[in-house]
Amino acid sequence: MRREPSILHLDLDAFFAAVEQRDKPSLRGRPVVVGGTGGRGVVATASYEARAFGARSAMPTAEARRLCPPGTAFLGGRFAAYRRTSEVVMALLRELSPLVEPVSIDEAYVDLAAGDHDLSVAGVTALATDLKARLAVATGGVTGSVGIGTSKSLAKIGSELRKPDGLTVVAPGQELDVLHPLPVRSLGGVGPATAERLAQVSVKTIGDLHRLSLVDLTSLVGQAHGAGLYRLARADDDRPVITDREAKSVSAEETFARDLTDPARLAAEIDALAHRVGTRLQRSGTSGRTVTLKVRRYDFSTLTRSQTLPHAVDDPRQIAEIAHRLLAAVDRSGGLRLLGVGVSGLSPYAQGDLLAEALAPAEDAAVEDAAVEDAAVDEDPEPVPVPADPAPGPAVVAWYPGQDVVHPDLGAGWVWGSGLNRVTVRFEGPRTAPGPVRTLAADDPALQPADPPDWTTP
DNA sequence: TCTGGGGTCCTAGGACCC
DNA sequence: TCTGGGGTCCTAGGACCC
Repeated sequence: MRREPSILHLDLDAFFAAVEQRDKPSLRGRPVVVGGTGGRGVVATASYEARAFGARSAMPTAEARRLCPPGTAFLGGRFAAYRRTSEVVMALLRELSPLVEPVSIDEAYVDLAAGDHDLSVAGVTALATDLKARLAVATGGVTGSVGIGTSKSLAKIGSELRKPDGLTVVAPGQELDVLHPLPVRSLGGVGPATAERLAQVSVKTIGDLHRLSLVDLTSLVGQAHGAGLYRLARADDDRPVITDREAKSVSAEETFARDLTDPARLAAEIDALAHRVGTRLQRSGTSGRTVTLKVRRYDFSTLTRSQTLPHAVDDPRQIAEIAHRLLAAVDRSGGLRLLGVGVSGLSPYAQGDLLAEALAPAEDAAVEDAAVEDAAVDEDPEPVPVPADPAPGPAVVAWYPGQDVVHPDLGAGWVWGSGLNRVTVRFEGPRTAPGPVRTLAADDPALQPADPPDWTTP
């Protein structure tokens, strides 16, 4: 908590619907619902006119159709238009301070202390009033709600208090008076599950929360979460405004109009998702070591399967290969409702960066130890030649993770990772069961590429 | 015609290492 | 000859946010 109300939070009102009403005058004053319009769509934004009939974000669009009267507009969304408008707004905020943290396309924090401003309550009130007026002009009528306080949590709560087109300044010293009557759900990080746990010990408001001891709170909701809520209930929040944070993962997923069982369709969907993820990674100049497959079954049960590779990948083919393998080990009977593919463990350098590979030989070393042990057990008379340092000269072999290979003695397998002059192969027994891992010389003539398995058959 | 898509953070168990 | 104990990595799931 700071001494002055220097943190501003801006939340654009019913943003997607507001842009639609701005661009199409016939929609003004009418209920507008933006979101998925297919059978399995959900509402992204409902205009205030639609909210009057009960339409809400995250509600199935089918339900919103039942609630809203004839004449309600159901729109699929025009994200390029939303993005352009959002950029106009973010640019306005950057005129106030260099410290702007976009939380999402329609929300941001600003640290006013990094600008040249009068940080009295009267000063920031005038600043916010002026900002709202300029916002409406610059966006052609989109409005926003502003909260200002001594911390991020107070500013965020302030912007929620009077919507739409609201302005709330929480004066220093008034934080607990504002917080304590509010329901615990007002705090960031308290969702349905946490609220239910707290309700079971009769904690409904932030004031109730304030009366819980740290020990009781952490035993109730966990160490990190409990400690965080303990501080938030006391308005003890000094989190900084962060202008740009590095992405930690990149993913794509798709819910199908109808559950899929056809292996060829599933395989094609994996390829398409991997392509979206890979191209986004490549555009941002990153790659990641962990590939995750997400599966939602016909009954909405959801599971993830992941695999961490010795090297980072960004190639759609390689990501797809890993994902195919992960999917092959999942029970698909009854049909799949959703598939997702993600890459995490991101590193800032791109795949194939030889310098980075040379600097990071640690994972390979661990694998080599395992391979040497295996070789001893098998009485392999020929120890695998593994130089301590990468040999000089160009890398000539193009093994890639997920690639299928075959070896006359070791059987069928697939590339788990490859270094400058080594290739690590996981040899399989049954199709997806993890078999032994062997490290071979990358130019071992016995090791040959193989036709990939046919993922289109069950 | 129930329940999107893109993220972040935390927890917990097992493997492995020193 | 009762069962160590941290630390890190990996995997899976869950809660939460917009």
